[in-house]
Amino acid sequence: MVTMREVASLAGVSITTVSHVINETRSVASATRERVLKAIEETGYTGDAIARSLVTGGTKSLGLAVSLVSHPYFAELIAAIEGEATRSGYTLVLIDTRDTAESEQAAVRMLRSRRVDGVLLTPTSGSAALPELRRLGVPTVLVDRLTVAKDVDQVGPENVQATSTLVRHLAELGHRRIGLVSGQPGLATTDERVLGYRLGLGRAGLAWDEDLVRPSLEPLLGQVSGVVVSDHQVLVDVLRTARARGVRIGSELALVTYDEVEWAELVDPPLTSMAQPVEEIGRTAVRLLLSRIEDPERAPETIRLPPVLRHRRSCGCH
Amino acid sequence: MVTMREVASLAGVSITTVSHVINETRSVASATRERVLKAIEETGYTGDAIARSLVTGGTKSLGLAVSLVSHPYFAELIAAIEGEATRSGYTLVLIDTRDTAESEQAAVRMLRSRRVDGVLLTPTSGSAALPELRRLGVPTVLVDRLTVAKDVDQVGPENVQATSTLVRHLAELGHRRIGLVSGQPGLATTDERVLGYRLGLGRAGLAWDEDLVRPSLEPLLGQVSGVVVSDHQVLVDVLRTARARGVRIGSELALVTYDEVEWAELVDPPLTSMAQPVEEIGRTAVRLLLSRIEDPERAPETIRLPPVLRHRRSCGCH
DNA sequence: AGTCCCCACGCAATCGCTTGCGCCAGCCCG
DNA sequence: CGGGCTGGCGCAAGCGATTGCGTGGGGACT
Repeated sequence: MVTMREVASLAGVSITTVSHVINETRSVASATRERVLKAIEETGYTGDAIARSLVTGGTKSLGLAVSLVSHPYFAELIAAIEGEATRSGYTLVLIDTRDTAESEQAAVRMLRSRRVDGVLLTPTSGSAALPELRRLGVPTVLVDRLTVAKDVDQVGPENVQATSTLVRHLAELGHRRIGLVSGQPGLATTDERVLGYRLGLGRAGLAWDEDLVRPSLEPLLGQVSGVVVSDHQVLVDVLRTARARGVRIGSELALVTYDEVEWAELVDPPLTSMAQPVEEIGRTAVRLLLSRIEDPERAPETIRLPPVLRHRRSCGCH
Repeated sequence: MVTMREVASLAGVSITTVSHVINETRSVASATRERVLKAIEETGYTGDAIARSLVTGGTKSLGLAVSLVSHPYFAELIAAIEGEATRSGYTLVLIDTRDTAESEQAAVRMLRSRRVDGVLLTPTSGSAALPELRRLGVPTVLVDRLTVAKDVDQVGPENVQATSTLVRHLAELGHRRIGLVSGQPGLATTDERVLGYRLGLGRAGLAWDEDLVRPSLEPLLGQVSGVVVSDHQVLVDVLRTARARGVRIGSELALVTYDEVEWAELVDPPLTSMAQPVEEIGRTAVRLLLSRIEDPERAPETIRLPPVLRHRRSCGCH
């Protein structure tokens, strides 16, 4: 490792000057500056983030604590987050929460000991890590899965109106019995979508029937003429079930779903879906976190980004 | 931040002793140890990885420099890598190479200044980062995309035999004109698959025709009765084209493809595919890297893990 | 010619930890 | 009863940067 000291002696100045040249933190005679820059060039000096962090307190790194377990669109989300972070000069420290409270706890402790400047968190249900982060005053923003709390920064998809829109679309096509295949219980996202489902039913003048909200398609078959699918994971399951039971999507069973998958147009019929603004969620989350790091006193914000409907044919339209 | 000094004074010992208790690096009277542990407990001390790294030189972190651009199975790969790294007490620093030489260069410099103990790299074509890493003596292992170099650790899928197997499967079904829709040019993976394709043709007693290797399905239509698809990305494109052209996969055009996608059974017909051992590749890569970190002099290894054939119906079988 | 300023730069403390040395006290042994 | 050993701990020197304070030298102004 080439240190600052070596650069300094090569340039014939003190490390103080080298430091100031690098950080542009005080004026240096241009002749001197040139010498220093040349020395840096020659030695291939890259600086030592570790040493710098020790004295500055900051690390220019963000912790990304998410649940990696095959969350399909997380790849895209992570890419968006990485892009925005890098653009702002921050590095990402990635850690899997495994969707369990203990792992999450361990993950957060890890990040803390690594002194990340802020944390992007996809909270597990019943997360103990969040309070801890708040107590320690670590800048945090919640991504994707939101909580009802108003005192924390968070960004995720708008769920209520969007789900309502899906339901109403089916209702407008004449469906009277509309089911909801819901996602993982206990998540705020799931609850919100159920809420949106009720709202949509109400707006369409349809009655709510709790038997029509199920975690899988099976019990809904024969009971409904249309279904709203709450997320990618259940979607795969639903399509599999439909195929196994010989139910024809589109004609026999109208289907609208959350999550835009890349194969939406490759199945028959193509899927009408609510595409979440994944990329934007990622970017926004990072921006929100950086602004929080900059001003820890800023009032917390909750940002909900609206999904967009990709209208295809599984809903029965042509 | 609660420092070691605070823990020490609370326990009534020197920081030296606290350090030794934490790292178990010399014996401490059990009564004393208890007091220290209690103090740690009470203060919620987590240690400061930054400070520790500054003196030890190591960071217990690995750099993961990959191309994030919607590489579908990278989510899975990253998850596997993260899991293995965490299990071994290492943290991941994630950075996108964006598949360009400059980004890759910047990424590697970044990782270096962050003093990661090792780097997992998916090299861009024409990567300048690799030589630099070698020159600096940074432990590195190449993942997924391999090079012909023998002097570097690398782990990825076996391509030649696997592709040959795909070709021969089609040949055994009676196809005489078999095309290859190849992936991104310039990648070793692509070359190897082309090679495997030739090998397969040869073994099946078929002639090689360079016109039958194309980056898209379009020019192959009408020319072949069966195709091998080289990766996930082109697969989507191929299926789209087939659909647009009204070509029936399975009956009119036999298709076998690389990459097992989660929707393989949801399209019609279900896809016969070569499933890459993604998880195993990830785990193996981390292990290899850790062993290299431990023993920098060990002879470099190239590990190729065999994909497994998932036989479904797009190949025309039933 | 003397005073004052300001520009360029260096000294040295500091961040929180690890670790080579060394000190002290108690015990065993001759 | 003295010397040597050993177990239990503390001192203090770094690790490689940042940064408040100080110093010297060269105009500009009175």
